Amino acid sequence: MPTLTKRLDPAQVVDSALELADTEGLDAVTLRRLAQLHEVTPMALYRHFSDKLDLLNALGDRLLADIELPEPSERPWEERLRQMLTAFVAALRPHPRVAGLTLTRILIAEPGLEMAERTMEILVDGGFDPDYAAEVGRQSICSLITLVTTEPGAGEDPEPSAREQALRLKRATLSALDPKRYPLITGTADTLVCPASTDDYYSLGIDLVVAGIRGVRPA
Amino acid sequence: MPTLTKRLDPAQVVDSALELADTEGLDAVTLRRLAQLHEVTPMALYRHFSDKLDLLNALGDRLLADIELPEPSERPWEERLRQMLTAFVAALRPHPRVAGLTLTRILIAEPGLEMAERTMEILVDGGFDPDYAAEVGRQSICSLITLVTTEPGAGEDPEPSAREQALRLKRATLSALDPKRYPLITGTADTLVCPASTDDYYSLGIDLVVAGIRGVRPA
DNA sequence: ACGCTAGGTCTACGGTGTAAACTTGTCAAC
DNA sequence: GTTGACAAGTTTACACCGTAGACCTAGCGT
Repeated sequence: MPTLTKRLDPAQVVDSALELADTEGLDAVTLRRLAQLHEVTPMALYRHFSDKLDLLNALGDRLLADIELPEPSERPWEERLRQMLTAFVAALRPHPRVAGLTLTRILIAEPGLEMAERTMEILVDGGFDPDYAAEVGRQSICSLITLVTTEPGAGEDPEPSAREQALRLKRATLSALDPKRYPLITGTADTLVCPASTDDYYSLGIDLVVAGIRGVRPA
Repeated sequence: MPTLTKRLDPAQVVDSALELADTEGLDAVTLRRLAQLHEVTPMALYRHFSDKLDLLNALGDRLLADIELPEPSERPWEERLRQMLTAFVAALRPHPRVAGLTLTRILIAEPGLEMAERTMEILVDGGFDPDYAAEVGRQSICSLITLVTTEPGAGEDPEPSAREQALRLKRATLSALDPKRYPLITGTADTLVCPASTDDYYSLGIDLVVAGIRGVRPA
């Protein structure tokens, strides 16, 4: 039986905030807008979130909760590392416009802590001493978040027609540069504006990070 | 002789915006605030910038203009690459809170284009084909921007006392975790919260990127 | 039965970006 | 010289934002 006519569930609020941000961008996530979606006064949100920042943090935590950690295995450390990083990226990929919110939450939200610990564990297995593993891990994670944040189409989605139009314009601007001065840029304008395949984009990004880690590994 | 009592120089506006952002954060950069600094009405800014976004873009361009490209040399490609990336990071380092604004401007502002072209040139010298160089270069640059953006003290500066206090709190939160569950995190809490040396932080970041590039280099 | 309180509401305030209409020095051309 | 024209600053106004503070009021624990 319904106890109260209006009953706000914070988790649902975060869910609609996520949906809103995914479709209209983070700027569209507004207390008033959110309240309206739940047929409630803006101030009602303050019963569940102390701040707008608090709500945004909850949004970041929400993303981290989607991480599906790979189960432990006996494979070589590099392979496990790649699995871990891939799992992380997979959780963020569906939400490029909010992925940045996880930056400050990894060492706070439980799923982030879990991932951080397991990642460092792998690095230590690989021969890094713990403090070095901490720094390397930190930077690698940041790089991967940026990878998602700066994904080709992260700017706008509306309908694909507008997106396509924007890309066309960018491509044109780049191609219009002086080929004498910028031969490589004009020559690769298409690739620069938008990589051929999103999957390739991500796998290259992960390759770069993994290769970097391997490269700075102590002898 | 002064031609007009009020004469706004866009470059000076951008300069004060930069100063403001450096000391008080990007949120403090407000049209009204900026106008006030130049003893002018907020709307006056619209004679020189079409948008706030336009002004922010100008700020990003301003940062890129600080890049001091290394002069061409015959050294091995890896060394030249490191020089180039180091020069880029050096330009952004003094302004961690605005460094992110360069993300969208590199392929637009002239100094950014120059750097991009030269970087790709180095990569091609190193054996990358141009399109691969484009993707690798793009992601490396993004990683380095993030490196600056997420620099340990990027959050707040006011006086170092407040900053130190915030760090202490973070450290405490991390150390308070269950050491059974998060042995590595609790063990390296100090490092995670703030790397020992800022210079080491940056040189590790650059090392990671360079090593990554070397690692994905085609045979 | 009764007070407490969690979880809503209402009103109001200061701050933000910016659209539209206006004023006013400055200079080029007649 | 006088006269437009125009670039650059002003004024006013608007819609929207986050949020402080005072106010209900339904429902539960004692």
